[in-house]
Amino acid sequence: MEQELHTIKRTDETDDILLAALKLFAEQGYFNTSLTDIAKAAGLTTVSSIYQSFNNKQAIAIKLNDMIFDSLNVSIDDIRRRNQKASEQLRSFVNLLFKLTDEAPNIMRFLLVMQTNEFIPQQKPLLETPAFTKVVKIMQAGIRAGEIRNIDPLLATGFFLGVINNTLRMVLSGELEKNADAYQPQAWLAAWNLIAKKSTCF
Amino acid sequence: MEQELHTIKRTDETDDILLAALKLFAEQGYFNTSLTDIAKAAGLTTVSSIYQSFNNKQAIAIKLNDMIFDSLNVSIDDIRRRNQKASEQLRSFVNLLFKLTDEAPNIMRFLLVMQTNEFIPQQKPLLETPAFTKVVKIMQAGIRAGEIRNIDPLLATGFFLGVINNTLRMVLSGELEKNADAYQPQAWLAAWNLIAKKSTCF
DNA sequence: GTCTATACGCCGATAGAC
DNA sequence: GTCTATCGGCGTATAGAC
Repeated sequence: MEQELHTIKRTDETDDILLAALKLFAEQGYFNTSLTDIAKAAGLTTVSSIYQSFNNKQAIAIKLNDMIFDSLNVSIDDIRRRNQKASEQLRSFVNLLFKLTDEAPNIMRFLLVMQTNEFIPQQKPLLETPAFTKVVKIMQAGIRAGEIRNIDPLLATGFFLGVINNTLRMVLSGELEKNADAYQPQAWLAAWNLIAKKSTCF
Repeated sequence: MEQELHTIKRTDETDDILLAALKLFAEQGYFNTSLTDIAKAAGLTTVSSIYQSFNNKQAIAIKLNDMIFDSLNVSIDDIRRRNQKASEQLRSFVNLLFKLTDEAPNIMRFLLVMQTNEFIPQQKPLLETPAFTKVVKIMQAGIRAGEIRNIDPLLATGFFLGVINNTLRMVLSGELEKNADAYQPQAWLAAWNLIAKKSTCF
C-alpha cells in the first residue's frame, strides 16, 4: 500500500478518501477521476459522504499536496540535521527519493509527473517549493565549502535533480524495468559527479 | 508566434484551430480548455465550425501530437544524416531542443511537460516514441564507436536527457530567468560529460 | 450523520435552417 | 458551409428525509 501516505496513520475515513484519491489521481489523472470514482475506491456507499471531510474535489488534492510536501520538508530538515557535508546530505536525500519511488510510487508520481498547477493554481514549480529550496540551500553551502563546483546553485540543482528525477520518472512509467533502487548507485554517481568539484573521471 | 508549428505553413482555418489549441493546451492544460475557448482563440464565430475540421476534441490533440513528433522525427533523421559522430549528432539535437524552447515554447511544453497520456491513452512515454528511440540508437552507436561510456544505452539517454530536459523545463516554467539558449553551453557540457568516455575534468 | 434524490452548470456533440 | 438552437450526459454539489 501507499506506505500510509508515508507517515500519516490511517485512522478514519478521511484517510481512506485521501489514499483512494492519491491512487486514482496518480494513475489516471485528476481530471479523469470523478468523486464517484474516489468514493467507490474508498469503500464509501455514497458520494455525499466525501463532503463530510472535504468541501470540494480540489480540497482533496490540496490536502494531499500539503501532506506530501510537509512530510518531505520534515525529512529534509532531518537529513540536514543528521549530516554535515553537502555530499552526505544530498546522498541521503537521493536515497529517500529512490526509496519512496519503490515504496510509495503514487506519492512520487504526485511529486514528479502530475501537473498539479492545472488544478491547484497557486502551486509553484518544484524548485520553488519550501522543501526543494532547501536542496538549493544545500547546494549553496556545498559550493561555499568547496565540495561543489562554483556554478549557479539553482542551475546545479536543476542538473542534479534532472538526472535523479528523470531516472525515477522512467522507473515510474515503466521505461526502466527494474525497481528504482537498482539504479540508485549509478544515478547517484552520475548526478554527484555532475556537480562535484573533484569529479571521478572514467 | 509558434513558428508555424515549426514547419507547417498556416493555410486555412484548420491550422488556426491547431495553433490556438496548442497555445491553450500548453498554457492551461487540455482539460481546462473547452472547445469554446479554442474557437474563440482561433477567431471562429462558432464552436460548430471546429467540427468541419475535426471529429472531436481529442482529434485536435492527436493531430497536434502527430505533427510535433513527426516534425521532430524528420529533424532527427536529418541530424543523423548530416553528422557522423555521436557527439556531433547529440550536439545538434540538443541545439534543436534549445532553439525550439525559445522559438516555440508551447511545442516544448507539449513535448516535455504535458501529460498527454491522460487524454491520448495510446500515447507512449517519451523515450519509447519513434523520435526519441533514435536518440537511444545514437547512444548505442556512440558506445560501439568508443565515444560514449559502456553503460545501458537507455539509462545513458535518461541521464543525458534528464539534464537537458530539466533545464528546459525550468526555463519554460520561469524558474530560470534567461532564455534557454543562455544555458545551452553549460547544459550541453554537463550532459555530454555525463556519458562521454573521456570526460573533461574540472 | 447517513443516504436518496435531485438540482444545476458546463461541455461535447448534433440537427437542421438558411 | 455557416450559424442557431438544442440535446444529452456527466460530474459537482446540495437539500432534505430518515
